[in-house]
Amino acid sequence: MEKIKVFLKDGSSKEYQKGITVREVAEDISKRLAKEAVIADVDGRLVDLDYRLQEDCKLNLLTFQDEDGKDAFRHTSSHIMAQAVKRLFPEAKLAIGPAIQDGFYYDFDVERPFSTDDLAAIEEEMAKIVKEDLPLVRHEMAKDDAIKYFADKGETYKVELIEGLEEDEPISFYSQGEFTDLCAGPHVPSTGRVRAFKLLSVAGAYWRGDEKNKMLQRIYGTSFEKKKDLEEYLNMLEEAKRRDHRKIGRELDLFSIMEEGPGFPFFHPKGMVIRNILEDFWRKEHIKRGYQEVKTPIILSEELWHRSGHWDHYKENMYFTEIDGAGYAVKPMNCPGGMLLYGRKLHSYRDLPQRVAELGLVHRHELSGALHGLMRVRCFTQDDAHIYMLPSQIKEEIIGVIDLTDYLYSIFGFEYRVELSTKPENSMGSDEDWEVATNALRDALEAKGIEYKVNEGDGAFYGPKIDFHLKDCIGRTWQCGTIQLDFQMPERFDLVYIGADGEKHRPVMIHRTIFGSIERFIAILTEHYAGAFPVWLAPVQVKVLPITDKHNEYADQIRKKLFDLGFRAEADLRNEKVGYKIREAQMEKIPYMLIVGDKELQEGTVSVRTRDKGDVGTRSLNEFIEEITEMVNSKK
RNA sequence: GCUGGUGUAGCUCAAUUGGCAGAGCAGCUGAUUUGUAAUCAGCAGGUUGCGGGUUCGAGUCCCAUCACCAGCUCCA
Repeated sequence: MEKIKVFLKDGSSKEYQKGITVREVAEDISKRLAKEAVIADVDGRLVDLDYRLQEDCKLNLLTFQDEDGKDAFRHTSSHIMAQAVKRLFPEAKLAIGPAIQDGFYYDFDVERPFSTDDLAAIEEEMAKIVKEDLPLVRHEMAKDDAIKYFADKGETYKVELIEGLEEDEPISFYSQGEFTDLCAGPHVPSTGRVRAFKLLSVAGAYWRGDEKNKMLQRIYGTSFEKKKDLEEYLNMLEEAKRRDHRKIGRELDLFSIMEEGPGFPFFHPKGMVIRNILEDFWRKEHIKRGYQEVKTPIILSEELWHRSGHWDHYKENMYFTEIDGAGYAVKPMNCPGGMLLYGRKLHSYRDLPQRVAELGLVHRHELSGALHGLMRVRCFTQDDAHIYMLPSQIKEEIIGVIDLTDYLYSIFGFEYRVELSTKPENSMGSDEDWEVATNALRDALEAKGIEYKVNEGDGAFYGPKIDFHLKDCIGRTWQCGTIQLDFQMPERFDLVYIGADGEKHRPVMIHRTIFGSIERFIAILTEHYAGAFPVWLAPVQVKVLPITDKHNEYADQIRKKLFDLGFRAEADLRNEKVGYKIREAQMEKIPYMLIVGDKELQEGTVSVRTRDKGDVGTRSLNEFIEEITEMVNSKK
């Protein structure tokens, strides 16, 4: 019998008979590993445990702890769900059912949408399938046979999928009991492995993600190896709901969105405190880095938007109005106004780069179903900037923006993900310009050693972009910062600078934001801190709580002293027990409570309580002022 | 915009087969003078999102519409 050599993860190797299955190797190595393994990685290819090894190879057994193992586990879970659906609703047509971050889904075409009761019934049927412990068996078919197989079953979506596959490859299927699905695999060995699962929601989703196609019913679910992990995950989702900025925004009285203005947020006094602090901080950091600030009008003539290309590429998202019989548009972006400003006079190459910042209020008509608290609104303030520069300055300027972005995010302790988006279908400009611009962005990212994902065809209509995505409380990510390189606007607006040769030249420009929108950034901050904003951002920093009304005067003196020093301090002079006042201040997530009674009045001290640590003892007012000043300055 | 779901007091939620719209918290008034997460009592608070319809009678059933929620699509 022929032998093959199998190299394992730890570097060791062992000889086996040719044709041995992965499972048999696993059993030979360790009983426990054989039990825990779900799939394996053979020379970089993911395979089932039934896979037969035919030659020398590197073998890595994967468990639920590995990302790929988890995906296979969730993928098998989606097959189990599909099988359950087919048992209960034989007329349902199958679309696709992949593993996703934290779970899986499967799309079905059904006459009647699934109800919550249906989900419960499907879950029950899934439990039966798990109990039946059906082995998942892989087999292959020629393309024509595969099409016939699914056509006979009336699975039109599967037929469409197979028709799109490569001709030469045999097509793989997985069967479990009576259920067979088109699938590249791999899968866990049997349905009995999926012991802990839960169906979470049902929603519409377009076939192949295209809104022109039919809307299918998508069921989302998640699954784990252990019941305990599932419970933990469900608890995490509950906790996430408690952090929702829409809930906290109402509880802490930060902002509201009313029926009279869907997507148009109102900022309350406390929300404005946070907003103004962010803007002040932003302004200071920009001035340090050589930016100038401008403000351009919100309404500008329709003609301008024709010139900028927005009319052709962005009209559906714009609001229009009329003044003295002439057409005007409400700006959806700040750039055209910025272009006009640059173009109003001649610039020397000596003046470049020119960094012009604007906190610009823009309005965009977003689809009603896309609105989401402060995260997705119809009017928002972009912390925009336009940088006009020589072609030779591109890389350095982009790096400057990346550094500033990284610095600002680091203040809040955010982690972020970076994406590079390339030329979309509906775009302006030549392929050559796009290539130069895209390479410039890529070079800057690589010079900084930043990991990024490429989003083909996702750029703005005037240029490619680098996007910075921040996470919200339940792991959804939101685009905030963006750096967009643009050769088109300078062309369209005939922007020039006078070079050393005395001739006119075309500058290159960058559009960029860091917060993205102040509104969205505040939403993410709110969820990030769960409403317990750090002292420098907290709408109220200190609340003075007198024990009885005998101490009101002293309490108010302290409040005034703090207020005069620039702190946001309040005194709760109501006729209530101190426990009641503490409870309220605590729920408002005020970082410091100063409790004053007879003792403090006599000694001229304050008793300090923090929202995180509770009672931290008595000290002089000056000591407290030093402490809070330190906290504000450190921005922690 | 699409699919599904949900709209009752400022907030969180009740209201049986269609049969007098209710509670807690918050608010107001009074009492209480209080030491680290809720003192007690009283008062007030509503054309049940808006508009039609069915019915003797609609929070409840039907139609339409608006908003919100989840997802899709889109995006800062």
